[in-house]
Amino acid sequence: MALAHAIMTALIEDDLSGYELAKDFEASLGFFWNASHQQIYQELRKLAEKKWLNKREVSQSGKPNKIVYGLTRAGQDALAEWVYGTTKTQAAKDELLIKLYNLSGDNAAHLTSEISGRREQMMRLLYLYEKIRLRHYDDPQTLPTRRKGVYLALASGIAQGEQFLAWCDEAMELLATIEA
Amino acid sequence: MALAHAIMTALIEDDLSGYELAKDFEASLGFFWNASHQQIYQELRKLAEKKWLNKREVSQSGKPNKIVYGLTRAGQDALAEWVYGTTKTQAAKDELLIKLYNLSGDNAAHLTSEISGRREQMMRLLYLYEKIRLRHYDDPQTLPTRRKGVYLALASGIAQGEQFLAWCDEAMELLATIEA
DNA sequence: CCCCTATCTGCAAAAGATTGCATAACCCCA
DNA sequence: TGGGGTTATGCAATCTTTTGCAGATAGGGG
Repeated sequence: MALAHAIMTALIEDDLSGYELAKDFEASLGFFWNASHQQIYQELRKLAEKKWLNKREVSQSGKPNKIVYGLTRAGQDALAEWVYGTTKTQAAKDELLIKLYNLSGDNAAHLTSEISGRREQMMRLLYLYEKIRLRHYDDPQTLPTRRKGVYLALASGIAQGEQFLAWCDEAMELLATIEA
Repeated sequence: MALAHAIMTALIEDDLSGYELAKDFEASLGFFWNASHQQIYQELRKLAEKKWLNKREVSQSGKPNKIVYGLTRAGQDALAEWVYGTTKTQAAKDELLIKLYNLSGDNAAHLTSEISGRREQMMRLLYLYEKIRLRHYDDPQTLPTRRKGVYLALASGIAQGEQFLAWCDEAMELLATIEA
């Protein structure tokens, strides 16, 4: 049920359309919970049926009309209740690490380049994170309560990302010693 | 297809039964790729049908008989080929961080205790990791090639875990400043 | 005018994962 | 003899996620 609650979380401050939510998931909440637009639209329909969200169509000029969703009182309650439940431990799933179990002279160069690609990707992500942090979360102590939570999520992403860069460096160094 | 390849990876050095594989997934490979025994048994059947694994029944005394699977030549080839493919970037999914987006005076204490629970869990895991590292991977430079890869996976787990502990501390500190 | 891109919404099939249940052999201990 | 634990394998239903496709509106550029 976490996707449903992630969507509702995204709707706490603003009402959004499915399209806007999908953008948001790419740029913010999605750092911590991926979802494709197909999943989002389907979940929105279910949530509206359950009366946790309300929907209204908004006419736009210059673009197709959109359907904007907002949290209902029932939705707010369900979300607040969900936060109190116990959280499943994160499911560890990383193909790259499994591939490393298969390390050999033959594939060492390939794995090095995969790691290097991931490293670059992470650099770009960290750049984005840092930009957001500097702009909106520079002084966590003074943030309003809810924003402190968002800050902590961001801080988690940043710390994990930086740790990942360091690991990539160690990995590439060790892989460089392997002969084909 | 990653589960299939994770299973085959576990079978590189030893032939194993479904039950033993499930244990392994709890204690080693599973650090980086979770799977339940139901998933494992089903996947084993599929892999045997594809001829990537062979199976043989082994009689045991004192326990029920077991079905032991081993990599075929075709399986080895498929696995080696898979390593060369491009790796999907890890899907980020962490309920806890989404919950933090919902931080409020009401739930701060609850989230603190969730984080504290996770911290403890991670401490236990790190203890296990360290034990393995000290026993089998103490001097990575001198390991045979494949084991170097396994070491890097382990090192990734350790670094991530340690980073997580530090984050938990920062989070709990900031959460402590929030009033109900 | 036509194509490209962006906005916007969705269906449907397949693959993957979780949950709950079921069964059975065998041991130990009371 | 019966209950509890470990080893051992699996089915079935459901839920979640991915993948591929589809179609409509509208602006801008050539």
